[in-house]
Amino acid sequence: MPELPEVEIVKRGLDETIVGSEIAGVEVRARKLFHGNESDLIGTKVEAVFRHAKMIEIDLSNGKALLIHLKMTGQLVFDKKSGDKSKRMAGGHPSNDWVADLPNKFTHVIFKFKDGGILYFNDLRKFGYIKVYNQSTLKETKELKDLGPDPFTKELNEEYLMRVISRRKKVKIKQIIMDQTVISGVGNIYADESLFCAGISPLRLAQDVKRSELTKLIECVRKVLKLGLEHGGSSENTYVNIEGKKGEMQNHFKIYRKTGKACPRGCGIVKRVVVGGRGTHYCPACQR
DNA sequence: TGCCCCCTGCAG
DNA sequence: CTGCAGGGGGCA
Repeated sequence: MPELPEVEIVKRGLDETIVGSEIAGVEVRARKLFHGNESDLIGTKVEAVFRHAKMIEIDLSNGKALLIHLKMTGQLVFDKKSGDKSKRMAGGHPSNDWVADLPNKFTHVIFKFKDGGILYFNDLRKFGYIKVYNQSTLKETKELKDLGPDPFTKELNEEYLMRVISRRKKVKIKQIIMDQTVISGVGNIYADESLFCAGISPLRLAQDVKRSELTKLIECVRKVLKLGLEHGGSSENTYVNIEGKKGEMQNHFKIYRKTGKACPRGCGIVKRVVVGGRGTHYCPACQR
């Protein structure tokens, strides 16, 4: 699920909960999702947490690092103290039953900390993963080595995008901004929202998008991601933060999953098409 | 550059 | 029941 804003929120949640804590035990329930040896983690302290695109890096005191990808339905939920569910659920959403009682059938890895905290890695569809790497070689792993710039850095600019596009003749603009080797962290929802914001059709060939439009698009990507962060991420489906609570961004979507509804600009009806195998929503009237 | 697939659940 | 879902790897 998680795109940049959601993963960033989880990353910040980990900063506040597990940094400085010592791992006392690791329970792997689903081998498929855990690549490495649990024994490498026991007795180490969590030193720092980083986000790379939609992935989370957790650095441990022995030089190892965990690389976590939540893919579509992964969750990292922290319980301060086993047995005290009241705090986590206070203000939680009753509709989100499946994090109400952890661990549950979707809990695949459990980290127990010496201070009593417990971190649950849940994933309904089991697409996510946790991999154990060495910090020293993490940047060279296949997961991280080809990532494009973070959208909030100055490396993302019109010149950069024009250079990328000049090498990718037949690609649609939506595919460009969703490509993790071009921009880190933009996924399907924020791509649709960004293109709506910029008034650009997702179906446009990237090479036909003018420089001024790329400028606008970059602004929109940043604006939309920032809005997602401000609203605590989007929980259209299973996303929750470290406390198991949903975000509110889904209540602020302008175009994503608004098929058949009136365009917020009042000019047309939102249409759904498929681009790069992903459901794509746009207004044919104001996105050209 | 485009499918199919990993997996499970839910809406229509 | 069919189709679809915040991702992305592997294959032709």
